[in-house]
Amino acid sequence: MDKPPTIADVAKLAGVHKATASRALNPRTSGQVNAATARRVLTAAKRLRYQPNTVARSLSTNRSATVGVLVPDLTNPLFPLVVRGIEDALDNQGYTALLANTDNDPERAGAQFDALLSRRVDGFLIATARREDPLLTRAHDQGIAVVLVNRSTDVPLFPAVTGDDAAGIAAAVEHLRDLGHRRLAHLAGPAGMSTGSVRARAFRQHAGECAPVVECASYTEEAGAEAARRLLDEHPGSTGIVAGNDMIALGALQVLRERGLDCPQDVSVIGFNDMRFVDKLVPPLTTVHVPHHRLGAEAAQLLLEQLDRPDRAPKTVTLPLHLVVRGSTAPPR
Amino acid sequence: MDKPPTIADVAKLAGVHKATASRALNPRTSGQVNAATARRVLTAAKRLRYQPNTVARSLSTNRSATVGVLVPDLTNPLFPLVVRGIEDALDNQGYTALLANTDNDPERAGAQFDALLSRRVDGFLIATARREDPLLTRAHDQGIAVVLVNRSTDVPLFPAVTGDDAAGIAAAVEHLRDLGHRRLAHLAGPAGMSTGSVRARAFRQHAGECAPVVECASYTEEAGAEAARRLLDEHPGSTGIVAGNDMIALGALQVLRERGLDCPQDVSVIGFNDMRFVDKLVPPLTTVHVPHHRLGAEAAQLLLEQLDRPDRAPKTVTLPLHLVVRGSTAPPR
DNA sequence: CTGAAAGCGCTTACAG
DNA sequence: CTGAAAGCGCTTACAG
Repeated sequence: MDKPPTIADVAKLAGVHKATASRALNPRTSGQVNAATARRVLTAAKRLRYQPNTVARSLSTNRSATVGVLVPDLTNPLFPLVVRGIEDALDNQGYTALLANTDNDPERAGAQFDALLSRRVDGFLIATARREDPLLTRAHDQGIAVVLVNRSTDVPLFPAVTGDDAAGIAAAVEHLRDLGHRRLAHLAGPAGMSTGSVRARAFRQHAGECAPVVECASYTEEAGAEAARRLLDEHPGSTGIVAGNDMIALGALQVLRERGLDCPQDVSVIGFNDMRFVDKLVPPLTTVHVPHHRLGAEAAQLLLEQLDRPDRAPKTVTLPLHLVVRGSTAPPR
Repeated sequence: MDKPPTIADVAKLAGVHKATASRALNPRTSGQVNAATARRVLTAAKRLRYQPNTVARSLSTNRSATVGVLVPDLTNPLFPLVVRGIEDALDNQGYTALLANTDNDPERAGAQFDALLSRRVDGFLIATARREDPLLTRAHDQGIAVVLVNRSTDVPLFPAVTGDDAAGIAAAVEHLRDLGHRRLAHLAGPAGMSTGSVRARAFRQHAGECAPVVECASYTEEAGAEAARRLLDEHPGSTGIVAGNDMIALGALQVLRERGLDCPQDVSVIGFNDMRFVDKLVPPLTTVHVPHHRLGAEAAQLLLEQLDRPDRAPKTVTLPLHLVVRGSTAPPR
């Protein structure tokens, strides 16, 4: 219950000045001190079970070894994987993630951002980017280190790690084509996010400008269902649906059931993300697999490099995606 | 890009000493300063967009407004909800969660615990408790504030917020009984965790000492499947299975399919937790709903109270659970 | 009600 | 190679 030992305690026990103890304890500076002295310090530290006070160190170095992570909602099955990837990459380097949920609310995002800033995070990993995002503009103006995850912005302010959305959609369209589908449609994600617009553009490019695209209000099952209803009302002949993501696909599946349409016999459906449990649905969902853990890990890595030597060129990393064919796609009847 | 303003900047602009500025800025001490002066300070702070440096404050107050959260694995669908509950409750009070995954590895748990301690968290929320847990004993000896979430320990060292596991199992058994089942079995979670042992004990109590109980090595689909195979080999007549949790139930469902047994026609299965998407399985899983978000929120609340006035009586909060009847249970044929 | 001072536990130029 | 000192940005008894 008594206070943890400080570096002064270690120094006293080792019979040196605390500056020396500090140098001996820090791997980066331990070369500056006599090997024998260093050893004495290390032993003393071990004896006392000394744990450096990270808070004091941060104040002194102006580095907190902490990064802020902004996600829309941890409860959305994608993000735990991203966050885990981030944490795993950060852990290695002694960094810690400070998580904040924005719930897709720009105001809340701003408040969380400021709170994190007040905790003196060294940088941010942001998974909530919109194509035009005032928060990001502000961060850029203030010279704050940021790496974008999963979504990017129209003008590339920051480095970003995303999946190759266009290639993913291309693979989806090609798969349906190969099965013999000719009447394809896209249930697009919100156009305000890069994932929504990039995927929609890729769909148009590969399926042709005439293929119907209906935009969903959000990446949710409900919005997906609503859009699917509109689609089926206006284009009842559609036999192959490429959904903007898995949640939207779930909504589509639900609407097909509502209308007595069988998937995949009457209509094939492809999702995007390959989130957990979509392989256990009936039918198991054909979808584009996104390596979310790796997305997070690479982004964290990039941010760490960025912090080491700031580099103004916002390089972008695009991770390859692949289609996972399961039961929700089949030849049209 | 220039440094953020400090309290000294605010004080100078307001024409007061920084001690006064500090008092004016802190709601708890602002009563000590003249209202007019206080207003001047607030305006100055606003003009400069002053954000207090939390790190400096922490060093000075010896409080970091930060709590460590230990979960087995964020990627397990239960925990995002728990964590979200924690964060929502913490946010209100200006606290931040520092998350760490232990992957059920005691060594890793210890390392994460120390790392968090080195960041001077004010306390811990721990969802990784084992019934006898050396880490918790150590934390208790060191007088560290801890609240347990979801799982508790055999000897009550700390306050804990858990679901009413026994009542949940009772409801499950009763439901099967009401449907007419007489040959019940339990696929128990690991006995080393309170959830595993409490649920198993409750099952025995309600289903009778002769009802078979097979323990799973872990709360995973694979372990559940393995246990289900053993159960069906030794007790082929079982018609009602109560699983230790939903993942185990998934494993059981898989084994039933393997053996050409229909659920619920041949065998009824009940899960535990009501994790996301189990309502979309075929058949939709009947399961005991656990309010994970609330579990996290209540635990955070309890920890915050604990930090305010340490109270050595480890009070325990038990949240009511209810059975959600879906498609995986039916009368025996 | 306000100021001056000390202190929280580190790190890091600066001397020697 | 090591020590003495200053400083990071706050807070909080202590005087007045």
